[in-house]
Amino acid sequence: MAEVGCVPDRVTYNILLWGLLKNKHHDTIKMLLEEMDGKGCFVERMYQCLLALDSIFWVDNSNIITVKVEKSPNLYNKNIVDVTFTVRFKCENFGCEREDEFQPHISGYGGRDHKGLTRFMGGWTLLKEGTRLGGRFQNSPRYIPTWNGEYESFIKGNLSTEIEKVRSFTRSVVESIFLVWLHHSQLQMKMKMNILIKGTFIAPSFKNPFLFSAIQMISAPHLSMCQKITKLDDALQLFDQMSQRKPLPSVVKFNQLLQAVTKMQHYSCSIHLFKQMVAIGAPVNLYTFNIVIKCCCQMSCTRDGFAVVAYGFRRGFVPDVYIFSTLLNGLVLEDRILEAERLFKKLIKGKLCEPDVVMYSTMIKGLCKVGINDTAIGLLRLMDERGCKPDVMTYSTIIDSLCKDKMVDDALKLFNEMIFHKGIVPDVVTYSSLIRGLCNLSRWDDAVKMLREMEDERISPNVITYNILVDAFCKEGMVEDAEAVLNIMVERGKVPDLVTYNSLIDGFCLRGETKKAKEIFDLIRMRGLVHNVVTYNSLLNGYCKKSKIDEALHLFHEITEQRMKPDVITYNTMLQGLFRVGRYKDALELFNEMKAHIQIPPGAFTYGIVLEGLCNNHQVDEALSLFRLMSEKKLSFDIVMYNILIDGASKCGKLDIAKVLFNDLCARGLYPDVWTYNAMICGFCWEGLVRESKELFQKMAEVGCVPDRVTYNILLRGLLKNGQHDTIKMLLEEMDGKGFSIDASTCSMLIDRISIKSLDDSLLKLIGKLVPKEVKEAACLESI
DNA sequence: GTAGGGTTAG
Repeated sequence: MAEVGCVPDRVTYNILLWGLLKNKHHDTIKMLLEEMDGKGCFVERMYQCLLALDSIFWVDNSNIITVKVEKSPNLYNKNIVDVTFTVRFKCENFGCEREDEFQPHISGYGGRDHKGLTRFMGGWTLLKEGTRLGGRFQNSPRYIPTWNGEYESFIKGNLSTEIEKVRSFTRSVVESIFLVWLHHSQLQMKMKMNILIKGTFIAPSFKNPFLFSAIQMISAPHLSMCQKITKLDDALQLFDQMSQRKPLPSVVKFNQLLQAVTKMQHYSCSIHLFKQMVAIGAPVNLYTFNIVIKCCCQMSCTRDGFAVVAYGFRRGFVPDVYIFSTLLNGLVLEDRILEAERLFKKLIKGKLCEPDVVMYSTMIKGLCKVGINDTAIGLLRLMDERGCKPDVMTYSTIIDSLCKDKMVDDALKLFNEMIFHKGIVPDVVTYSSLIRGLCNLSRWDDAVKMLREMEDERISPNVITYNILVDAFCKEGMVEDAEAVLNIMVERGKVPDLVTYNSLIDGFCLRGETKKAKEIFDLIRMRGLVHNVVTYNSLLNGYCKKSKIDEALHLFHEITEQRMKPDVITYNTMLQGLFRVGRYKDALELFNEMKAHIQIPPGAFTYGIVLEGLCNNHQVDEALSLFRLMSEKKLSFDIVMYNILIDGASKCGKLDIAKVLFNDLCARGLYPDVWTYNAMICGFCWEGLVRESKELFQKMAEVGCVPDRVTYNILLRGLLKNGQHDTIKMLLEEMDGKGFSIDASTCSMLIDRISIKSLDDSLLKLIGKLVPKEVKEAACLESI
């Protein structure tokens, strides 16, 4: 064929492969596969299956055999049914293995037809008692063989004969699946079925090394792009191979590769590959440009995205609605909503593209992001009027935003409108957002109702839904309930991820149970997951809050040992921890280290921590000099920074400093808030200057700064401390009128004064009204 | 055959 100039193609190779497989010409197959590899020919899926099948016979007794028949991506395509089978055997540590390790499990999933109805659902579950057949495959030509009755001898028998049994059993199971598949593909002509058998064979003493490498080859990316590229290295290797091929592969192949890299979030790598493509003259199209523009946007470089558009334009690629949506999304990601709006309007006015549901949804997301839900809803109405039907994503975006703004009832209204007026079916994301919204408002019953409704609608919660529930429980300190959710999710086949465990760590830390939190921390590693900075920060926070500074420092060093970078939150947490235990010098040292290591200089929040830490450690002068340094550096600071200093100064008995700072506010264009007044009043009381504190209390009301619960408590304690009892009754009555409660220390001071008769016991009734239940319990004051 | 939008943690 080749000699006469007729070049063999993919089909030729596959036919030949089939023949060689059938006749077990294994050595020739290897050569053929290599040749196919060189020419970029794909091994057809069916032959991949056969190769996998064949290799089953070569598995050693000490191996794990996994035959996974996976769901192919067109599960919801018309008239196509994909089947998933899983066969897993563990033959490791033969003889001492538990019986359930030998339980094969085979299951099947069906697809849906064009009406969205399930056409086929069925499968087998091989249980240890025997075989159960289900679904429509009951009339299959051959039953799956059963383990039934053989189990005892299996364990007790001679090792080599038992291995043979495992082998023949495995073989017959896989053969059966195969026959069923063939049978059905012949019987139901209209219903196509795809079956993919993936083999993972870990074989230290593989009896047929050739087939092992053959299997590796068929799962290599360059031979089967249909299989997912999961590693960046594979993608890069594939790119090299592709770019050396003559002629160069099609633009589709390059786009698929570029998209795979992008999906792995290696955005800069994708951009680099695109540049390479341009350099070697590889084919590109609008799809390519869109992928690259998306990468720019995801890296918060939408500017570059626009530049790529301009470059494409020069090469004759006119941007379409996809490109514009990507750019719009980029602006939204960078919080440049005004510019996004401008672009959006310009596109419509200039008729540069007809906005579709994605573009409208993207703009809606932007509006939601800046909290203008009303405008977002307005746009939702507008798109509908203009004949562009919103979909579940459009509605979910707004529903989620309303939930985040605690407007869950409005969200529910929109939710009902979506279902009953628009006939749009909510999905797992819609439900997850609503459940989160309800949980955040502690509307547990409604959240449970929503979860039930979701299950009634046969929408199964995903990992994110479960994580929302886990997190909600943890935030309430109800870690046991969170763990119960975790167990349910595992039972339902969902694998808990890092987010799940991080929430649990937070939950335990909130309750001060750092030991338990550490157990979860270690569990993460045992589950094969890798800690991230969030994990470390959560546990660090727990240690710091409990003043376990040595553990915290140890963990802090571990971050860099694990080749991770502590972030702003890590440093903030550590600083608070060090200040808390009085190690302010170490804290300042760490603060300097932070400035050297963090890319973005520390912001107001960090400075606030340092200032407060110094004040709490009676280092007011140090705090003040840092404060001056801050103003020299033109760091913008607000009233919060002043509040920290005024409070710190007055508590350290440096009222004059506090006064100077307080009087300085006006010149800085800042207005004192409740916190400022509270700090000053506290300072005056501390120094016994009751008249001044009363005056300030009057003044704040005059300037429109409403005294809060804290103000009243501070003033009350100040008056009690200084033996001024005349206005106490009045203040208590005012508090009662405003619905403010008194805190534990104020309460005990009041009771104390009553018991020594310096206060009238007629006040007891009023006090009883003002004491919250927890304080009563804590102070053993149930009697009042 | 290949491209764009919505849900979770410190």
